[in-house]
Amino acid sequence: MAKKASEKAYEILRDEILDWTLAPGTVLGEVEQALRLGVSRTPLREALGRLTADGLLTNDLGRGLVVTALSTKNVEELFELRQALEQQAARLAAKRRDPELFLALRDEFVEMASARMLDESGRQAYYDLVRRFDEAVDQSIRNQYLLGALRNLRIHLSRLRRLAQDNPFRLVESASEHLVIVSAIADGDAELAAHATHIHLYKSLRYALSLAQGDEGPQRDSMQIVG
Amino acid sequence: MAKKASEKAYEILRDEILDWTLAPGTVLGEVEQALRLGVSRTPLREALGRLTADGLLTNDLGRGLVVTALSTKNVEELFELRQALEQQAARLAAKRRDPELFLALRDEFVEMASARMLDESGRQAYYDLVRRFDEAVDQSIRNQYLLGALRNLRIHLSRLRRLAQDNPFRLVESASEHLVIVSAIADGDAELAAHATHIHLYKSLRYALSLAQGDEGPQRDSMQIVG
DNA sequence: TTGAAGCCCTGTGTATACATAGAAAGCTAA
DNA sequence: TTAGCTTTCTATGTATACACAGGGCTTCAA
Repeated sequence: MAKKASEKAYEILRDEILDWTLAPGTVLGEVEQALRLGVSRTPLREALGRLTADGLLTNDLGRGLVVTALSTKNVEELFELRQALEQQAARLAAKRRDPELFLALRDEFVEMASARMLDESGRQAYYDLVRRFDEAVDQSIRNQYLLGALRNLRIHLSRLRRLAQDNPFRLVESASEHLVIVSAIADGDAELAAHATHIHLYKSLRYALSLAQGDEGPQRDSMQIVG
Repeated sequence: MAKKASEKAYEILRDEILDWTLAPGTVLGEVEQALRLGVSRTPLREALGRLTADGLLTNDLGRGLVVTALSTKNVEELFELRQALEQQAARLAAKRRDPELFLALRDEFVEMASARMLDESGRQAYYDLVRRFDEAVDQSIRNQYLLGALRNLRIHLSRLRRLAQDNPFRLVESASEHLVIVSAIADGDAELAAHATHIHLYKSLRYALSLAQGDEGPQRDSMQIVG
């Protein structure tokens, strides 16, 4: 048994919201969810409180706690915050980085940017590399407040993964964009790192929105994109 | 009686942390605080959870929940986040503002920048003006995520007010810095607004740190500045 | 048939009792 | 005297019972 029931409830509910098992608009009653997750109302309420603070739930007065929506407008707002946070993170990382660490990552991105990435394992390797790059940036910035804001941002961003659709061409493009960022950080060029981040986010957003626009398939409604 | 005991407990504890009644390092036990505030442990725990999410408390494993510290290093980190968020806010406000609103505010800052501001009522009027300016920016940015991040940031910033010391010369200087920002927003010049914000924050931080450094008075220890 | 009023019912908010783990203190033995 | 073990105590974590409010449904009257 895991140590804390509230932690367990939080993780289950968070994951279910992030992978769209609990779709936007779903109302979460306390007794109902406590029963379903096999915990009592007290730790469940703590979990719901944390999810509300995260912005994954909202207290729709009269209806109770509902899973927040993710319209295209929300995605654009999210990217406006992301731009502010990640550009600053890139700047600080460039100033405070361990050069060795980012030179090693650069070499890996060089390979990725030239690789075909058409098969599943190639994609997995790329996602893993991006994850390690993010961790390297997190460690390098040495700023607890910025780090906290980034973590909260990423919770929301991970809800967009459902849109990603693993387009190999976009991934190669993304790899070459990351290559500029990681090189700039390795070189300690803060402004270059910030601007490269700006470009990467601009292209990522354009791509995500083009998917949302073009998506006229059966999942369209369940995605709640196209606001 | 106020509707919710948890809300009451949250507000009391938050205010006490922000005005340093509860100094950094103070350990908050559940039964102890519940007794003191006249609520039961259940709503108190909810309040403590929110304060922890805000970053005002930290779960120092073994010691319980303690009020977080605010060293000079923390202040510098806070301003690195502030720079990212407020520059972006200034940019977005410049793009989406209602020109009338910011032109009116500009006129008020013009007066403030030339006023002497030596008496208490003058200072109060200035703080009120800055507050209304912040509200105008909040309304103009039209971004719930950035707004949420700004609100969380301001919770921490308000802990620094104890340092402010109401220096009239600094306030006049601050007014003229704000004047550039508000003019840029009124003109719809996003980059100018961002850069003017950058400068304002740079000078504010320098000033705050100079106070912390130079403060050799009796309050020095209780401030926990000079990390 | 429709509107209004009252009652019930469901859900949240709060208090409290119980479980349990970790720390501190005391006791015993070397 | 000190090290190690046990015991106790205090704190948090959890469950549950009770209070109360808001909404919906039913019922009665016009």
